[in-house]
Amino acid sequence: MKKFKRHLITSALPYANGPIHIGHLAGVYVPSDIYARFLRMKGEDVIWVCGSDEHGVPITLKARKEGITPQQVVDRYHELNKKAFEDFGISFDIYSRTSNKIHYQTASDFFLKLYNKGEFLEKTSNQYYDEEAKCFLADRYIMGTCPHCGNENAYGDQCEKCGTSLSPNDLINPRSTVSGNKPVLRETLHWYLPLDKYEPWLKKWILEDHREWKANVYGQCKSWIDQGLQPRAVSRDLDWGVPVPVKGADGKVLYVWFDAPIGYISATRELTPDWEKYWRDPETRMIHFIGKDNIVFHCIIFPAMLNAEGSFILPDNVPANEFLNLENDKISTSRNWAVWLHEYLEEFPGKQDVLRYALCANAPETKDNDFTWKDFQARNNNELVAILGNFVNRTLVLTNNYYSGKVPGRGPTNAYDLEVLEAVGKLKESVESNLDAFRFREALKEAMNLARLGNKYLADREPWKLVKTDPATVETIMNISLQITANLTIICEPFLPFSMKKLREWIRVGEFGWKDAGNTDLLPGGHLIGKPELLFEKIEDEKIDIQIEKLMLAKKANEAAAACVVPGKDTITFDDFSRLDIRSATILEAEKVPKTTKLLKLKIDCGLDTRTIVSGIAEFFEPRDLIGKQISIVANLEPRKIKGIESKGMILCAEDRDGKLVLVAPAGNVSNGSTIK
RNA sequence: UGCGGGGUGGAGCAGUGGUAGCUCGUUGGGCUCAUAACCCAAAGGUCGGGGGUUCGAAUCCUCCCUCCGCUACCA
Repeated sequence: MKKFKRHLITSALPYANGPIHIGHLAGVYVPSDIYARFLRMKGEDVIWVCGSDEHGVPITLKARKEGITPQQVVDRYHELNKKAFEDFGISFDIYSRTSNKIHYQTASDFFLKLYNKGEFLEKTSNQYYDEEAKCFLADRYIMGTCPHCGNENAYGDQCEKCGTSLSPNDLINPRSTVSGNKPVLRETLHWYLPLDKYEPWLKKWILEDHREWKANVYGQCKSWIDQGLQPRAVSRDLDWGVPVPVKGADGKVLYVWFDAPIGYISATRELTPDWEKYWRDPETRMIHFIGKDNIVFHCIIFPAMLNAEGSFILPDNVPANEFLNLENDKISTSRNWAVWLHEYLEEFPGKQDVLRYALCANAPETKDNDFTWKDFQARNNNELVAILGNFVNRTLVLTNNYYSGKVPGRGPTNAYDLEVLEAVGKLKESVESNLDAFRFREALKEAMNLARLGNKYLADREPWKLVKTDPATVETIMNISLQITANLTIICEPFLPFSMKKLREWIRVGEFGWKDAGNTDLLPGGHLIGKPELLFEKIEDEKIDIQIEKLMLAKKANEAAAACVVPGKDTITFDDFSRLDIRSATILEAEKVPKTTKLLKLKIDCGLDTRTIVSGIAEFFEPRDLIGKQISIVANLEPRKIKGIESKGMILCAEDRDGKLVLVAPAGNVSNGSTIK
């Protein structure tokens, strides 16, 4: 591995429209904190930057909804999250924010430099505009009827009912989700970063020069590059963000994904006048810690920006984690399905390390993992308390009992003693190489193995028996146990900083450096240690049950919200109604459309003729069960090709609250083609 | 739909061609310094499913099933 002079660590900027939860922590902030602490202990020159990402449409919408300004929204979450990180021991060198003046300056300059170099394409396009809200609408904020399946609640980028991806112009009867009004098309000018231009360079830089990146990261990059990169717009029509700093760009701001990663640079500038050393010197090793949803921005788009700008270094590695689930369900801010950091800190005071431990031990490094409160409890009670806390406690209690807290000298050692002493050094090496490779889970396990080693050593040597017969040997045993304890304060420090600080106080030592780990003479004979307290306490069932109960309440609240009947639609005239040609019909044939999950091809007799209708109901009905069934259809819907099959009309179904479909049929038998009115 | 990453004993995870491993849990035993903590041992897996390559496959190829991401909020 190349030896670097200094390190620049960045962690994904959390979006400032909600609080921090355990998913953020396990994916990004706990691993990066461990890594930063580890490097600092090694005496490396390292800075670690982060901050709130405060721009983008969702924040403006949240502000609108609550009747406050976007700035008030971001102020609220910036302060909340900054404090929560601090209290949790996340040791950023700076936690900045993208609404800072220095960020506006940095992002503007960055854009201008690319602009002046002629790196951007300028293009006009037609986009939907909400005249009432006076804003252009991002794809996701336009809803309308899906041209494929008739779902009236399809989004501008995708219909969730039939799964087809759409563009806003495909939607029938588009409406703005901001105001509910019909948006109009308006011409607008934007700047595009021509990613296709950087494709050959990216190909070499990632696919050849960074084969060591994690499989999930490398795989996703390869897939993007292989598919061919497209120019991406870097600006948006919005009044919240960094204004595009060129003439004629009124009402336009930099798109969040363009401005957010520049936030790493702004934060560094804010932190130190020496910032250029960290961003421009190839002797600096830059590492981006992110979650898997951010891979393409950090591995493709941001590097392309940096490369186009020309004066900055590129990331050496981007260790992205997968996602953490909570009690078998996706973590979701909007559904309140999360363990919020600020709440945890209040409800489990002084237990930062327990959560740090549980999240690191179960970090989603190679695949999505699940956090459960029972697992959290078990990790605390069976590992932190039983293995680490217990070893420390028995060592310190025995030392106090036998020697009134005075560290005994190490007398003669046997082969087993030497083996144990040697194992300490090996475990240190192992923790170190795992941390170097971003394998935090394995590193933590090895660190805990040091405590396991200690427990086994005590059990094998049984000083409580020997103390009556062979006090000299007991001195050696206790000396070695104390050296292991001192080593724990180093090796566990990156993972459990709060507890190791306590432990150092109890054994009355200062902070060691990482290089001291493996040294088995950290505590000289005669050194006086203090009285121990409990390093970790058992967590009883009641505390866990309260948390589980809290989640169940959130789930119930969600179900209650989902159970609300969808809002009624606008009044229509009788004329509008009578334009619909709804008829009874009978299904003659039914078969699945190959290579689809939801589509059935139906041949039906509707009285007028025998026709084919393709319908997205395959998940709810077996084709053979449908044959012979009488149903209701809209017969005069304009025909449309779906999967190459012409579909003439639409099957009427009632959709239940949970999305289940039920056929709408005449209650008694009628002849096919009977009109329904 | 496509692409990427997953699917391994009760739970959580390692393991990319050569006798299936770790942590926790379970069962039995030992110990009693220690927060009923610690130590030892055992039970428990046809490695998502089918087909193929190979002397040999969890590992390579192929088809399929399934979860997650790319795709609002969001790590």
